[in-house]
Amino acid sequence: MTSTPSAPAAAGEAIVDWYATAARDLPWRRPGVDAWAVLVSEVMLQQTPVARVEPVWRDWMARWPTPAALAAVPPADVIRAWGKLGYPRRALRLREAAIALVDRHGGVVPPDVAALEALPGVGTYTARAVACFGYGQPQPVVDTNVRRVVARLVHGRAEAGNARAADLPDVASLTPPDPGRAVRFSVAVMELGALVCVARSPRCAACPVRDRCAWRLAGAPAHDGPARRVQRFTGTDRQVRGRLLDVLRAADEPVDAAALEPAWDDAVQRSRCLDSLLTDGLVEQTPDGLFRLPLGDQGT
DNA sequence: CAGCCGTGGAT
DNA sequence: TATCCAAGGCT
Repeated sequence: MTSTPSAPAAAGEAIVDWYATAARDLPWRRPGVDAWAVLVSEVMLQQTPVARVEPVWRDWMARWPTPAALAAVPPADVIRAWGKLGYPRRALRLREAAIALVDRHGGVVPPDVAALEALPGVGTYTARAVACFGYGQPQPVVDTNVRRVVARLVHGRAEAGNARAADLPDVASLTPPDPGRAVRFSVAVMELGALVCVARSPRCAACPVRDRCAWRLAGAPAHDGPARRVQRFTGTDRQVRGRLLDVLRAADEPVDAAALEPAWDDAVQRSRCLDSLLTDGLVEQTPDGLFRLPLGDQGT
C-alpha cells in the first residue's frame, strides 16, 4: 500500500524531474570524475562563479590529477595556477588538504563527512557536497542557492537568512526517499537556485514548483527583514592584498619592497597588507629581504 | 557571530 | 558609476 507523499516531498520529486531536462553539462559532473576532482571543484566554487572556475579547474586536474600530485608542489605553483579566482587562501588550503590526504588517508579522499570536514578549507557545505557528488551518498547539501529556494518554496520569504543548522531539516523534508533520487535532488535543488530561483530576478515562469511555492502563493512579498549589508571592496585591504599578489605572481625573481610600491600608494596600508600576506603564507621573504611567492621546502 | 578574505560580470 | 552577488570557511 502506498502512502500519500507529503507536499514538500512531491516538490522535491518535481525538482529532480526538472533537473533531468535542465541541468548544465559541467565538467565536474561528468561520469568518471572522482572525489578528488569534485573536491577541487567545490573549493574553487566557494564564492566564485562557475564560468570563471571551469578553465582553471581543467588546468588543475590536468596538472594535479591526484592529491599526491598537488601535495608535492610548492605553494607558489598553486597560487599562480589559482590565477584570479579570488580568495587565494583557498588555494593554499587545497594544497594543505592534499598533504593531509596523503599523510592521513593514503592519498585518497575519504567518503565520510566528518573526515572531510576535518580537512583544511572544507566546511559543512563542501564536506557534504563531496560525500554526495563524489561518492553518491544521499546527503543534504545546503548552499546559498538551496537556502534561497527553501526560503521561498517552503517559508514564503523572498530571501534566505544566514546559514543555520535548521536548514538541514528543511532540506531533508523536500528530499525524495529513494536514495538515487535523493542524490540527484541535492544537485538539482542547487541547480534550480542557480538557474531559475536566482537572487535578483527569479524566473518563476520556468520553475517546476511555481504552483507549490509558498512565496508566490503569498503574492511574492518583498523582503521585510534588514537588508543584508554588502561588503565594500574598493580601498580595502582585500584590494591591496590582491594588487600585491598580482605583482608577485608576475615576477620571475624575488622583488624588493620598492617593486611593490606601485601596487598601492598608502605605505602604511601597503605594509600592513604585505605583513598579512606573509602571515597567511601567501608570500615569503628571502634571507636577503626580498619578497616572493612561497617555495616551501624547495626554497631552502 | 560579525567581519574578513578577491574578483569581475551583470544590472 | 554604484551596487549586487557568486556551489563558504575561518576566527
